Amino acid sequence: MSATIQTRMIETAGPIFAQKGFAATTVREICAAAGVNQAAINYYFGSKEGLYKEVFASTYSSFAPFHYEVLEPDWSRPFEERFYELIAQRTRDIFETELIAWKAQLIFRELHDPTPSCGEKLQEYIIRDYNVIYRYLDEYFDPSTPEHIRWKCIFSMFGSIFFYKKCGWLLRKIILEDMRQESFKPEQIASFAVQAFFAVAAPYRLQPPKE
Amino acid sequence: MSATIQTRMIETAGPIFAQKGFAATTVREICAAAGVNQAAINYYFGSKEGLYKEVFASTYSSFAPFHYEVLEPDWSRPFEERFYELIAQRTRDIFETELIAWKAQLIFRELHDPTPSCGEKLQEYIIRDYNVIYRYLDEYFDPSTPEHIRWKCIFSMFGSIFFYKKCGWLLRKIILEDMRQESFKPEQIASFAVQAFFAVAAPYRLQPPKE
DNA sequence: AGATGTATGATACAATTGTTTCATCGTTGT
DNA sequence: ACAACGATGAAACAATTGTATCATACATCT
Repeated sequence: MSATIQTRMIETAGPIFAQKGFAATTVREICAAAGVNQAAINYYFGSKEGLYKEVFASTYSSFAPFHYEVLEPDWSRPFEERFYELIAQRTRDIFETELIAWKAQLIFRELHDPTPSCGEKLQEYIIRDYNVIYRYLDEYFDPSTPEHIRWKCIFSMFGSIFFYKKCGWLLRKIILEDMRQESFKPEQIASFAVQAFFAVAAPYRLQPPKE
Repeated sequence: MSATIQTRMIETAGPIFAQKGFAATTVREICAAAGVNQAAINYYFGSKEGLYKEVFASTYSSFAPFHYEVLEPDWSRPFEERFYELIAQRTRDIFETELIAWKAQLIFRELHDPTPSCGEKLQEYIIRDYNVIYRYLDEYFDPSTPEHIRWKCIFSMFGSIFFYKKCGWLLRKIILEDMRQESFKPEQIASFAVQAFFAVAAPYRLQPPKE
């Protein structure tokens, strides 16, 4: 078993909250799964909501949100290449193995249906992250590019990627297993989305490459 | 008030279910809003789930899902133009005034988090609709176009449109009111999405226009 | 070793849920 | 006019929920 009861409870509750949502998850379920007494949830976290807050905070911070701050531009490689790698990594995170896939699921849940307790915190993070990528794209866009164009390019790209995550079951119904395995890997989804991004963003490019 | 109690209950429950989801909505709330007795819900619909099923069925059928079947190709106008109108209309439906916006919300809820009672029905509808638009695009795509490319083009377009719907609050936080009013009208969102669609689909076009 | 304070377990509690009951009202058919 | 049946209302029911209680086990420190 894990170290402390707290961490064990958080780790156990995470995937459950992610799968069923806050309201549909019962404290008994979590405690049973974690192998602890019901009282523990109130003893350690005050309430169900307190536990959820901790779960969410822990999830978000460990999910490696957009850390574009640390991404020092590497001028030796074309922007397109670097940008793709960035998005591909992000897409991989979202679709990655069961180990962390539930984290994306939990965050998406808050993104689509904000909870009063975590809504503001998520807003803060998400908005910050989007602004980071917005600034990151200053390297690409011509300064005269209207703001709404930049945002539309960004939303278009992420929207299409998120669609695969949230509507995974739909994909599974429409696209046969073989094709999914072969053509819908995270890298390919990211590649297509980035391709679409550059297709619409091209007219606003800062300057043509000097090759 | 409306005609029968049944219809009144369905009409009242619709927006509530859409806003809060099935689990978070209580029968008392619905009955109070509809001005009927609690017993009515079980008397007329058997159970809360029974009511929800009716609500969903009524919502979906009245939401005018993709009726591409009736769309006879109008060869006198370019495909791009007709396709844009199609998507623009669909986008308008999704974002339209409060009158029917909740319908999209309810359907999106099922799309992202299928309910056992309506999941299969929704699947059936959605898959049918997606296949209709897939076939509709036969007019555009070269026959050699790989299937997964076609699907990616479709998903990319709808994904980005859906993003605006599901993450409306995010948009409201990031984009200032003025810009939203001016540059994020449904038609503009649709236009951008369609533009992105054609940008990535162009290499697979059946044949260049003969102008 | 013994006392003190924290951690844990079993259970109880109050509130809320969906559902049911049953009496009463109103309409309809004869 | 009256019987019969469906519709409605108020209250109760059983189940489930999150939370609180309280006794006890355990560890730590003098």
